[in-house]
Amino acid sequence: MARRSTRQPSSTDDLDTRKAAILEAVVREHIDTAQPVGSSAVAATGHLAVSSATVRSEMVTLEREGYLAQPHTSAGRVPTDKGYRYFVDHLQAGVVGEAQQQQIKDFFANVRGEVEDVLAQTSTLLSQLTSYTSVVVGTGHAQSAILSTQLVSLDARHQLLVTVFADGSVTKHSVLSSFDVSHVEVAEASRQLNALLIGTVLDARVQVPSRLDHVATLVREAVATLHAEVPTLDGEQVFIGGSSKVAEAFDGVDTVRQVLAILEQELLVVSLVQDILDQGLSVAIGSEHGFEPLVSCAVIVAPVTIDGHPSGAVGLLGPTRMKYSEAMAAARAVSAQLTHHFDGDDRA
Amino acid sequence: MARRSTRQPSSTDDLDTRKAAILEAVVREHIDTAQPVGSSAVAATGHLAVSSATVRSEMVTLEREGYLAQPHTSAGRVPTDKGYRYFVDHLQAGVVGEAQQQQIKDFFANVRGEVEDVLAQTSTLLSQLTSYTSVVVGTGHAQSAILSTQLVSLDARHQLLVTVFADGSVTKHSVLSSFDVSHVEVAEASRQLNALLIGTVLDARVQVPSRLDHVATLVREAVATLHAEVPTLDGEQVFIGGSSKVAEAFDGVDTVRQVLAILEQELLVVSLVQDILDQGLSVAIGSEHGFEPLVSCAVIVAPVTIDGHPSGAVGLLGPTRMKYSEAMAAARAVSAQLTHHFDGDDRA
DNA sequence: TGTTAGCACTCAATTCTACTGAGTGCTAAC
DNA sequence: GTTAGCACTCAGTAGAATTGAGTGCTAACA
Repeated sequence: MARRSTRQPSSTDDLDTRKAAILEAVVREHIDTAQPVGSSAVAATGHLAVSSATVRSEMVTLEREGYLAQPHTSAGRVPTDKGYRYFVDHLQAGVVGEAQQQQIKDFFANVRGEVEDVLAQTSTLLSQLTSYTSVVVGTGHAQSAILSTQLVSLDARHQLLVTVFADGSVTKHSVLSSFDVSHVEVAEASRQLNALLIGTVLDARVQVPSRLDHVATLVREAVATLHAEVPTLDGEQVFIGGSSKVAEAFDGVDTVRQVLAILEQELLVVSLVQDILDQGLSVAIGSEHGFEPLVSCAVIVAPVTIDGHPSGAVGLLGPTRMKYSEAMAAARAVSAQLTHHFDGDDRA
Repeated sequence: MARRSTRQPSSTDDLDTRKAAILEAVVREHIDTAQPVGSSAVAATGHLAVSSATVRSEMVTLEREGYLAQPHTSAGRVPTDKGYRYFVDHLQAGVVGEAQQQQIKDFFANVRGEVEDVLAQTSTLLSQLTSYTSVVVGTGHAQSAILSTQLVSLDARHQLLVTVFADGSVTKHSVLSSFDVSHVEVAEASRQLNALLIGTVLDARVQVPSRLDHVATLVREAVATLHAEVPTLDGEQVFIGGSSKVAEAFDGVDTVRQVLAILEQELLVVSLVQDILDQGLSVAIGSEHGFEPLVSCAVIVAPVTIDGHPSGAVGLLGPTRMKYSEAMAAARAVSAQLTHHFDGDDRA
């Protein structure tokens, strides 16, 4: 049960049962209706046998303590980020519905294709399951050993370095040489590259030949090109599904535009997801992720592991008033299945 | 100057100079303001020395002939798809502004990385230049000869078939064998695959070995896996840039959602662009592309060729009241530069 | 014959008003 | 501590009046 340690350090983060029940009712109702929730509506839920007046006075407290807010004097209450946080940490508990469970099962039973395809389709699945925009992140191959490299000649000046990693990923890098290279030379360079690189990881130091002949130069250039990838987000893959859901989930064209603009910058999305995971959170609500343009969003993440070590994540992005229970359950179910899928019998 | 031959076959598609001038004024103004344009606004442009009354009577004709429409009785006129079409075919003429020309130049001077990266970045560029959503399509490698294949062993049962094509594209395919395979066998299979496939195109028939030993089986499976790709859109690549612009360009959350949903289905986008190109058009306005959900959109396309043969396209998607001149000019400029880029000195 | 000024007419959009009602905070009684 | 009662607030709505942009028509004009 992750919790923010920063922000509101003074609050004890504990509510008596009744306050909690009222908060829960407000959150539930507001998620449902998108409207401010009044004291009488809470009293009418029947979960607590008190009058609206009592609810009202409790609400004043809840508001003072920062769990609720009032859009204007004569309106009901709306949960704050802190209110949602309490709800998520203490109150909600979701399971995936029968039908959805089945849908997930069917999906993973039938899905085929390369890892990338599976991830992309998973993203679509998750978005369909929840009606929120989904993000699937696959970590790069920086820590994966190189299984094989091959230098292929496109023409006299252009070679293509194709590298296969132990995790099954493949990269290609163009190598432009400043002199004409024969097929024989390319083949020899390819052989040397294999000898040099097989078994190493991307950021390992390797001993490149210092000679000045064509082959050695080619080898040096190839290694340099390959290693140039390391500093950038190496081979991180992002798959975003259901970006059209953004238009449904948020009102206000401006918010929609802003969120979409963020989603376009995939690096941002990756680091956002990574940040949240690093904090040990599974949900970041509103301002919690400290990412200004997304204050009106909540982000749910669930890690995916392969053979025990972290190798990606699935995420969901929705409005702060999203259906946490369902969405979190779906994210967890999918991430578990995904983990299972890649751990399991076939890697294809 | 492409023109639709279907639809409105009765119309002569010719307007006298004054009508044309009025239509032009209406289109220009409406693109600018997004509001219906009145007769006095047209008269006030100064481009024609007549009173608003005269403009009015001409507008009645233009409306009767289908170039203009009136949202309601006491409003100005708005161009119809046909009106825009006339405008595009006869009236607009755009050049790319200094600054933009420079931006394009700078971009292509500095861009580096693999083809995919270039295309993705180009898509972003085009979207930034025009403030519309851009689509960059790269055709597949179906017609490209295979330069090299390599079978790499991930573990005893899993192999990865990596194929390099003459156009510089690389594919990977998982091959799952039903028996354990040794490294030696994989190496031998890899050698045979090379012998078999190098120089062929994807949909070519190749003579696979019919023997039943491990190596032969492996070879058969690998070839089958590779060839299974042909029927689908083989290696078509789509890069969509600036989907957030959708939220700006269209009003009405519903339209935004619909357009975004279309953009998510990349196959649809590819076939849309392809359709328009096949019709010899460079712009499809509203209902012209016959694609119901996009009736409020206009799509601009410009082909990209490599070494003379068509190998992709750049496109822009905006509202029917988009800035055709600028957008078309930008699309043309970028497609030309892209063509040049890939024809030119370096392929990287 | 084509053009234009003038005018009555239409109708969306705006403004204003009054009103409604959901919801509050406070208080006094239980 | 709880609750009924009440005065108060204020967004939202509905209706009426007004505005004004724009039209179509007609009659006069070059």
